[in-house]
Amino acid sequence: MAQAVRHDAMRARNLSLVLREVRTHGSLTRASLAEVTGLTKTTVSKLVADLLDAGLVVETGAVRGGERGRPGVEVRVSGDRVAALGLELNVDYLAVRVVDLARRVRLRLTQTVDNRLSEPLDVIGDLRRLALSALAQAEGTGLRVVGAGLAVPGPVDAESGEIHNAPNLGWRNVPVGAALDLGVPIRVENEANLAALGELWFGVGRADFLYVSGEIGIGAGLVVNGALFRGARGFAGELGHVVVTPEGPQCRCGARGCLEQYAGQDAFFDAVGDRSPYAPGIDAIVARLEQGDAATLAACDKAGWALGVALSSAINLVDPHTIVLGGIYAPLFPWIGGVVAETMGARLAQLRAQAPPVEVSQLGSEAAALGAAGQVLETVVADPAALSERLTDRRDPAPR
Amino acid sequence: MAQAVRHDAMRARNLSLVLREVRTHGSLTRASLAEVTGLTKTTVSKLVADLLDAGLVVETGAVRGGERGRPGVEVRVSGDRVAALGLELNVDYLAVRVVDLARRVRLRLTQTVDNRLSEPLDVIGDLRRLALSALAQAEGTGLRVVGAGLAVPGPVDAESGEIHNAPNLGWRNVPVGAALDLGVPIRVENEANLAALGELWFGVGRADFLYVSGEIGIGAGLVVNGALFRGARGFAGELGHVVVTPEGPQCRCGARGCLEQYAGQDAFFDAVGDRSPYAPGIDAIVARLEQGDAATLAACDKAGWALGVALSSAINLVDPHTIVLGGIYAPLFPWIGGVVAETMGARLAQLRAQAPPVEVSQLGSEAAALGAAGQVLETVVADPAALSERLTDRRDPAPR
DNA sequence: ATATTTAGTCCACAACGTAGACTAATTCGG
DNA sequence: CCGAATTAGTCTACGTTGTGGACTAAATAT
Repeated sequence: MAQAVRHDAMRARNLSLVLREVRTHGSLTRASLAEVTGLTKTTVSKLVADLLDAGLVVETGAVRGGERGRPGVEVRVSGDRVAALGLELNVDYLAVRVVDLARRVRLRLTQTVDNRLSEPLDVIGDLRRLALSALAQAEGTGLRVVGAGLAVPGPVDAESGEIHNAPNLGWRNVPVGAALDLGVPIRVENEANLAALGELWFGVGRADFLYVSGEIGIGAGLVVNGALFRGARGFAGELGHVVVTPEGPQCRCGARGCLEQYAGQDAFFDAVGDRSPYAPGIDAIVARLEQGDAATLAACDKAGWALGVALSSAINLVDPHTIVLGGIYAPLFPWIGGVVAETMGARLAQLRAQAPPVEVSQLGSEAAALGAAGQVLETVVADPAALSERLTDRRDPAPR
Repeated sequence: MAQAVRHDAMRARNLSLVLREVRTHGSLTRASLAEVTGLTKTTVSKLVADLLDAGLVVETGAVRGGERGRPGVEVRVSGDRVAALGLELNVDYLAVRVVDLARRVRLRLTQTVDNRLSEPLDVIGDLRRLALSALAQAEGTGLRVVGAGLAVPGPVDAESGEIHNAPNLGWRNVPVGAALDLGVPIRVENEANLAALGELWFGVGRADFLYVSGEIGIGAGLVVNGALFRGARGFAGELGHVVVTPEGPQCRCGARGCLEQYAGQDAFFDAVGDRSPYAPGIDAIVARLEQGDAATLAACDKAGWALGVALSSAINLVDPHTIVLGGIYAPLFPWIGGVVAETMGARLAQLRAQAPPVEVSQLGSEAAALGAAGQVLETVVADPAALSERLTDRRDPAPR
């Protein structure tokens, strides 16, 4: 709902605007900030002073060289004060990342473990240990971790931080957010959504794309104009259950002929006659593809065709600018990308000038954890004033 | 792109906030406005004074009765000063509506005509005559028409107001917006999108729903949190080309087995053996259904099943709260709504608590024209200050 | 060395919302 | 029927924030 704008809200917005422009341009002088924001030099100077106080930006010694006139002092986002924790709890691994406000990854902890074999609370305990260790290390280097994001493989109630139903883990109604209890605010979100945001902020993503996360389930994260599209109940992006053939094979969701039955990890591994679907599995598959194994190539064709069909529906409905393939589709991309693009092209080329390009994710399994951390950093950029208060409360009271 | 907030922007936003609250509550006193907006009584009084000056709200004599204390003077949105023009150019009719800021329809002009038989410029000329006549009548009653919206059956380039490709009219690259030349700003938009907005503002629509427009083509308009979802290029909502059966009948879009081949108006009329697809056609179909004609009932089942399949994909992808069926599906609803809901239920019930409810549009063929007018009124509510300037600066046709 | 140019700061000021005193108009209670 | 209580709305002094232009600072061009 729209909110009244008072002086403090005006200031908060302009502060956010300045910080955002600094980030998108890498570094900027106050004078050029005044130009790009439309604010006056005076105002920009005051805002930058506040951001410097809060430690969110720093002056680089560097100046703009070569031209006439007094050189400007550039400021850039500081990576030494504020950071966020990105967590991922997935079927076969746990991942923790610490990312600073300048979007540099400061710490990586990953643990490979089959979480389907353990009780939810034990898995959460493992993740908690990893996260607390990362927190301690980060704060040891002077970083203030302002929040955490957690990616889980399944739909999430964003308000309560509760996992509704994660079929691949076999979890139902697990309050992960509360159980983690890290001492910092935590936001829980679907893995595909966060991987999409990871791709947006740390990978190839432009402002508009559909990220496809091929895991045991197939999820999609839609980014529109730089923001995640969640749908009315937060369940958008269930690409795995888009119809490929309405009377096709039975899916565990109760329907028939869903994409997951053609291009999901299990279906794919079944098709190539391999029943070890985890990390070693995908490498073996790639090896076979590199050797030109006919059955495996055929499985790729089939999965790629189905993915192309489902994506055609998705493109007709939500019109993404680009398709980014992640998860297992990233290593398989050389063998699957072509079929996907061809299938889409055949179905879409006439109605649109051209089908959206199909690209491959650069981040691998790190995408979701990075997106989770990035989402927290985004809240800082969106309202630096809120953080500044928190910072000043903790430390010496800065002049207001 | 985020914009800097100056004093004038702050004021503009608060003005908009007050006007919006007045509209959503019907009528409000200054004191209750202060409560709901969070602004002080002083500020609200000043803002309301400006809105009264601009003629956007009026004081009702009515007061809040019964309770103790001085009674408050209620204000409500004024329908006597500002209005908008809603236009629709469709395959078999032209429609013009004048709607005032209080969302009352002040004038309806409709002309039934097969526009596929005429040159684009002639059709536009017809619409222009209707529109100018409506403009004159509206201004004769003291209304100031601040803009027009135009609904067309096909994807539109929103910037230029150009129809890209309207296959059902046989039009390509027609600059309708410019050609209409009404002397007021005009916004051109896809018919399904505007019908969705019409349903949102004038019909049954809640804040989140997917509107299905069954015409010769099948379009969809997705409303999320009260706003239209357009996709990256503005082509979202092409429900008619969502896959039902990947190797099904050839579609004119170049693909196979699109929804349009099963549930589009032409396909449907073919299935019942009727080749007169226009207004008389649908009434005849309904008559047959009322008589229990088996072939027609079977055609409804088939179309409803296909629609349910395609909507299942749509729901998995975009997670709308509700489905609203419009266009020809509205009169057919008693015979088609059940099949659609059952098909969806069978495919979705397990993954979600329940499939979205399926409702029927109340507006009939008026939806798009009303949405077009409503969209213009929305810009007034979003920035009353801009209009106020225009009103005072009489002579300047200020853009934006 | 001096003129020119650009960066950044300073200061008086304007725009807007706030706080709370004040006035206005009603109901309640005796 | 009249005064107390209560609520609506206005008025005035004030605080916060951005503005505009003068001013100072630091570089390059001639």
